[in-house]
Amino acid sequence: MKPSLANAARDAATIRLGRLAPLVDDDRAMLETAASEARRIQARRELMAMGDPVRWPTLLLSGWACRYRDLPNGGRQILDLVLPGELIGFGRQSEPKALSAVMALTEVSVCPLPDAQPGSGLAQAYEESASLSEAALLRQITRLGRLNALQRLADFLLELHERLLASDSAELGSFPFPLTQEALADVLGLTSVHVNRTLQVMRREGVLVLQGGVARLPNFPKLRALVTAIPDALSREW
Amino acid sequence: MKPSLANAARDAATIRLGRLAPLVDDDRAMLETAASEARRIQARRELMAMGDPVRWPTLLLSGWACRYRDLPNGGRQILDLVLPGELIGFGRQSEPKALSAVMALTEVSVCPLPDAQPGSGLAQAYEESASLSEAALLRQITRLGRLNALQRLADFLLELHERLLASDSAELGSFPFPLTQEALADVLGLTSVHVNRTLQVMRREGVLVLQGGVARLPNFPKLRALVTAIPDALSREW
DNA sequence: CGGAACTTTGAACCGTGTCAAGGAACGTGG
DNA sequence: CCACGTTCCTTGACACGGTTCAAAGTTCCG
Repeated sequence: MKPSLANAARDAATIRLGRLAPLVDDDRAMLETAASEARRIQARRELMAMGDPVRWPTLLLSGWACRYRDLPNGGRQILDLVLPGELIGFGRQSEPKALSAVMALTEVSVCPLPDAQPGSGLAQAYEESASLSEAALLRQITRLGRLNALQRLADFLLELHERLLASDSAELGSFPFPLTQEALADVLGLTSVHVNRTLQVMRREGVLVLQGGVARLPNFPKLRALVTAIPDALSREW
Repeated sequence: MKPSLANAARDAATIRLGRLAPLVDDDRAMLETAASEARRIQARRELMAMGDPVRWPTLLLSGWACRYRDLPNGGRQILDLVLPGELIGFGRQSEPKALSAVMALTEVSVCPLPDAQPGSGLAQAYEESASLSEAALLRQITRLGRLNALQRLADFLLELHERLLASDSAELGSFPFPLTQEALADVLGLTSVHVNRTLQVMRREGVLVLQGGVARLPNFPKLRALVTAIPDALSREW
């Protein structure tokens, strides 16, 4: 048995990667070794600055981080979240510069991403992970381009739930939710004021309960329906 | 000398890839061979459907295409364009399903992407290309999340110009512009009506001339200023 | 010459942003 | 354990950017 913290930390990554591709003992051993080099980083600390020469690819063992860009006018756009068991900066090799900055949203624990032998289960899991990561970017584009505030929020909550389930970081219908409304606004391309109002609608509609840093989604069918709903159909259909 | 069409077609790709990484004669020969298998595809034809098992990675020799998603309500979001010399579906290998659909916006000419030996200049050029492609997605997210209509359009025109220059498909300050206002709206997350009005503002401001399917950008500094304009502009690039 | 696709225009409407202020929660030091 | 500052959440009034709907004008092409 390992110390409980390192253990919990390793688990999210091992669980997630192990589901993306079959891992053999050797793969698991590498993850375990890497996890023993874990560093803890405080919330709001930058893990990587935009344009930085890319350090090493990193594995997020626990906590939440985000990729983001600062705007000339002081605003910020969060491009994507990084959740437990997900990869940071694994991409095209010799990538000279980071395409975005990365910041810890909560306290996080990270370790260097273990090198994977080409063809190994681990290597395959990395590829799958990178593919999911691109899928998340595409979903984010669609969300920002074509959904309204309520739809964006609903879609985002559903995505969070799915992604957290992948590492057993969520239970069915509920998960830790450390995001401030301002962070949420920066993800969804809204203002924090409007996020606040939209959250209230969701609570009133009974599709979201937020308390004590935990989100619960008590009505999945309705939440899913919100994403595709024609605005205004809300009252009529439910 | 090759027939002029195939020649022009090969050129955009060879020029672009040759600038992303140094190519040796062998690399160029592979590109030339692949180009000889070019297929022509009409405008509005789908090159790949979302969720399709990924066919082969493809090289766009000439014309414009787009990656897009259809929405349940009938709308559409264009995720990214594919311009001459750019790659389609080159990514994580064994990717089981296409993450987006791809459609020809003009008549296009495509060929199978030649296999590159690991370590070759060609392989390196592909990696660079994939990296630029991700950068474009991140830029698109920022554009949709944090810029208003005028800023989105200005930023998009500047991006187009840069990307087309990479394959000598644009001259300095002017390039072919085959997009309908509806396509533009689907890229920028707006309605075509509002795109129309925004285009008029840009013309009135003297930063854009559209005629005969060609766009001219007569005032770069002003166009760039538009992107960051409005509230107290800090400088810096993002 | 006729039709389809695309662009342009106007008026009304509404989703989201802005500004400003007050309230709740939380951590820290006394 | 309380006082205090900081961060985060909530609310209201109002302004504006962008959408919607509808119709007319234009370009393109067979």
